[in-house]
Amino acid sequence: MPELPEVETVRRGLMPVLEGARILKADIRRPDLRWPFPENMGARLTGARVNRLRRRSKYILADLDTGETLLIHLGMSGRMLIDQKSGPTGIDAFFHTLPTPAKHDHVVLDVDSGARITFNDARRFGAMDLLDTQQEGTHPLLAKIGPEPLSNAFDGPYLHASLKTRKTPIKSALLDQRIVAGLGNIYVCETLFRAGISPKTQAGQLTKHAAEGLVPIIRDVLTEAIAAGGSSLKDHRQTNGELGYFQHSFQVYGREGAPCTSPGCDATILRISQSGRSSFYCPSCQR
DNA sequence: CTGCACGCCTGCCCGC
DNA sequence: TGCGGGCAGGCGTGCA
Repeated sequence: MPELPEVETVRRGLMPVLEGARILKADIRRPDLRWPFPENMGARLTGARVNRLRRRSKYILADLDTGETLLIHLGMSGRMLIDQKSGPTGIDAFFHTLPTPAKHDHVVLDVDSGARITFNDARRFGAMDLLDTQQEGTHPLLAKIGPEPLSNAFDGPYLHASLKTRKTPIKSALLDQRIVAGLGNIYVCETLFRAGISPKTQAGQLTKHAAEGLVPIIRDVLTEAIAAGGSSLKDHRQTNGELGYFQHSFQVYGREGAPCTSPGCDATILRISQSGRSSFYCPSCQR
């Protein structure tokens, strides 16, 4: 599923039921996702209260009152679904009304706010881990990640300096999580279209003006996508089961063979493969 | 160090 | 209908 806007949408959906709530029961239905779950994960989660729910790059971080932080990554196909109690039903009775877990429901959390949170991930590229909250910076999945694109640390001089020594195509450089956090294939394609930059341009060949100009474009694309609840392709759902709708705003992603949307441009969107990923672009607007 | 191919896993869509 | 191939929002590993 998920790039930064989808993960942020999921975090916002989880906030009302998870932040401040205590985990009553953690049903760990298999021993691993991409990697083995940490030892005794179920026991370490049971009884813990979630003090705060944060996002770093494409990771959701739940700070627990036990001194540990639960790290969640959705991989390609991960979803978080919420079943929420309504009305006067007792909480135990409510949990008993819920259906048994479905295929690919790997972790099920019952929380005292009156909700069941189910992590479902068909492809199992997702991950969960528990880390010492104080040692977050040293976690191997988080240690080398670059600045958050919506933070002040991500600015023109930083991005220009980060790109200027790179010989890889700008498409690959923006996918590199060490340069900027949270971008994935969709939003890099859309960013480069708005910037009028070919995905094949060597990152280090961009002028200072062009490199710095990417910063507000990246911010705009991500901000608009978050406001739209993310992009729903095959199976992305918000936590309430609703679809995001930013996919209707795609100018290039998934539009191979379709006409360029730029006024007066009669070119056709192309798809090429770069580092094993599809890049979509307009060969006329993006140079 | 950099850049890139590969593998992980399941599901879906397309062409035959 | 069935079957094989290609594709998919990510990312760590290992190689040159």
